[in-house]
Amino acid sequence: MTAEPVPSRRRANTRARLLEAAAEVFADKGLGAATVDDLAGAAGFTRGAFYSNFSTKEDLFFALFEALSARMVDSVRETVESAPDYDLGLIGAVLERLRPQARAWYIVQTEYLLLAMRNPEVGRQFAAHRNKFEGEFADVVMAALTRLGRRPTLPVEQLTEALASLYMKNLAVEALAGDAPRRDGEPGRFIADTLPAVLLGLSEPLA
Amino acid sequence: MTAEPVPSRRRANTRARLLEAAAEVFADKGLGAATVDDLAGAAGFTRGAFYSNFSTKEDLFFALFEALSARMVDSVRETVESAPDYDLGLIGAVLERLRPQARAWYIVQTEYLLLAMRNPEVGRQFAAHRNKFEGEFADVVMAALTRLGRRPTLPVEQLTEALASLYMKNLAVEALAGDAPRRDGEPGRFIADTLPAVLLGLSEPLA
DNA sequence: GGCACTCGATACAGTAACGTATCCGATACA
DNA sequence: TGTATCGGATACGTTACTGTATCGAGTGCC
Repeated sequence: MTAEPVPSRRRANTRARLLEAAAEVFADKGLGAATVDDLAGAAGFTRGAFYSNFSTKEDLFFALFEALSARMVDSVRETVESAPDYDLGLIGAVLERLRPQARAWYIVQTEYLLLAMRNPEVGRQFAAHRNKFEGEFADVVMAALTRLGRRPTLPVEQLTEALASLYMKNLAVEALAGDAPRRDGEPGRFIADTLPAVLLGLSEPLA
Repeated sequence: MTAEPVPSRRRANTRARLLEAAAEVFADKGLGAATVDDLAGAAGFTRGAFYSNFSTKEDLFFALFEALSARMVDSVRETVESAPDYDLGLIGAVLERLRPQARAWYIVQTEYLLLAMRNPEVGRQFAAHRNKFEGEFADVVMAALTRLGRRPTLPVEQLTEALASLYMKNLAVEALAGDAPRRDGEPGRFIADTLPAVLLGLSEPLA
């Protein structure tokens, strides 16, 4: 391992601002269309600052993905841990908590997936990431189900995958309906109905 | 309506070759990274031919999406109509039939979705497309379910959405596992197990 | 089989983004 | 407070892609 060059406070701050701005830029323009100038400019810098911190825009993109993933997992964990009790309402609480970050996360995650489908190297990274992510998530699902007095009728990993893919789909549907009028905070019909239905339909009472 | 300028045989052929080549190019490079030169070159033409037939690469992209969608729907319909009888095995037959076109279709569809999330105008087109597509598909699901002697325990549209999103997810998983060794023609564990389970879990016997 | 015209090839200029090399101000440290 | 180093800004040359304008061969038609 090469010794890390000790990042200064100033440098860390610049990186953070670049990362934060990148979420918006990538969400709006996409990895392909976003230019280094867009990314630096959105953070209030010039390209000089960018190249001083990242070697390519893909470099920044991957760093952003890491940061967003970490924030998503933390949000879920926090919500679940601070829940007063476990019932189907927990699903709504989690969705509500994820909502503000959902659009950017969905887009970045999806573009990463496309990249992974095109490049075996990226594909391996992506798969590793997702296994870890879904493993943690499967534990949460299993715990919640147990507290509900139920058990899955198929391997919990598959149930989790099903829930996750439904949630992903819902993110897309919600983002698409962005212009359609809807009451603030309402989690959306599809997910509110379907997620619990699937959760119950693919599980059975314990006893 | 302006009168269509009567496309010559030569012209139609050029368009078709451009469309066919575009599927591969867009799947490999993506809409953003693909250049007009890539697209024309892959079809054996120069940019002159491209600009004579399409005004922008987005133009070609949308045309490709239409073509691929039509082929997907046709494939499903043909498979279902020529099925000896309706049982859970039909799912496998449909998947098998879609398989060769699946990767390109998934990528193009996903990039279209991203475009739709970023541009309200495109978003409306996309939504219209999907409503039509999923409407047709819901009919097929309902018919199949009826012949199986079952009925959905939630609105058939939601069940269809669930199945579709699982299938989409599976497409991604399969494409990612492209390098992993697997027997030819095997439809993949996830989808083979999960799809029927969901179909049964979200429906009940008729009587 | 000759003629007109369509359509794809070629050539050109303009533009935008890239990556680097250099400069200068800010910051840390003594 | 002085000085050395770090980090972001600026300027530059290069490359690659775009879109149009023009040319010439292949095609359909009589």
